[in-house]
Amino acid sequence: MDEVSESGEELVRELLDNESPFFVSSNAMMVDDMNRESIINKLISTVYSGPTIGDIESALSINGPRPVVSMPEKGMGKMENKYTLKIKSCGSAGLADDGYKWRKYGQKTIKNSPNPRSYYRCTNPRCNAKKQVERSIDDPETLIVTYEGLHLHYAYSHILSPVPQQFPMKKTKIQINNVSELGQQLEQQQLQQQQNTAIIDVDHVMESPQGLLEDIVPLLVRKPCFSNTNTSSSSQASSPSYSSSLSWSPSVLSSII
DNA sequence: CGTCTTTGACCCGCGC
DNA sequence: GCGCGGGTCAAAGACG
Repeated sequence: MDEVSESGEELVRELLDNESPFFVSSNAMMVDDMNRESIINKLISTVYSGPTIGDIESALSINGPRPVVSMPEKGMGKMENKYTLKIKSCGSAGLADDGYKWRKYGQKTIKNSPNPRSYYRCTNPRCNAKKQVERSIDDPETLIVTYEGLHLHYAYSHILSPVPQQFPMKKTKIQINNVSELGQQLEQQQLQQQQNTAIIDVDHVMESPQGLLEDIVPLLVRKPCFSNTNTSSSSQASSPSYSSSLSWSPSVLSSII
């Protein structure tokens, strides 16, 4: 408990840090103090308690592929949550990345498996999010992704800024670095979905849920296998254009939330 | 030329 | 104590 509240304060500091060079845009603080405080409080409890399995499953079940979510061991050092996703990918097609950068820092061959496991870390030095990606042994179409840590990128851009414009990072080149990694980009997106489900609650509290939800939902529901013959996708897909293909009914949304 | 991936080395925990 | 497996580091290479 203490641990949590402590890291909670840490998170608050991160969130309130006007000088954050990476993620806080100038208008990020437009909510008044009261609101901000309650939002952040909500954020903290939501994020730290994590989405429930039900949340995740219901969110993902809307999707075509049927990811299986298994719950996590909690509390490994700084890691607050750890989730494992199994994602049925559709061939090699997939989305480009979501605009958040991950740096690959290792790859290992796994015993009894022809498939290596890749290790990624969030590029923001203040963010301790990590993920592992590996292809299932028996079903090569299934990706097993383990995501751990709190992804501050996401918290920043979706909680504090009412405008979903950003991916403000340092450079503009936040696109996929490697198209051959589509599968991974794909599941990475799925991972984010979990964060989404955790965070959506908070978005709900915001008065301008529109942009936020529009930003989030496409990630949530879009099928990873939506046609992607031209994989040049990088930049266009990195930020799912909000104007396109949002056939989301509020009922769908509420079922997610 | 800067950035990101690759890849073998290294480290550390765990079971025998 | 030792070997094995998994996780991380870091030098070197690839790529824009």
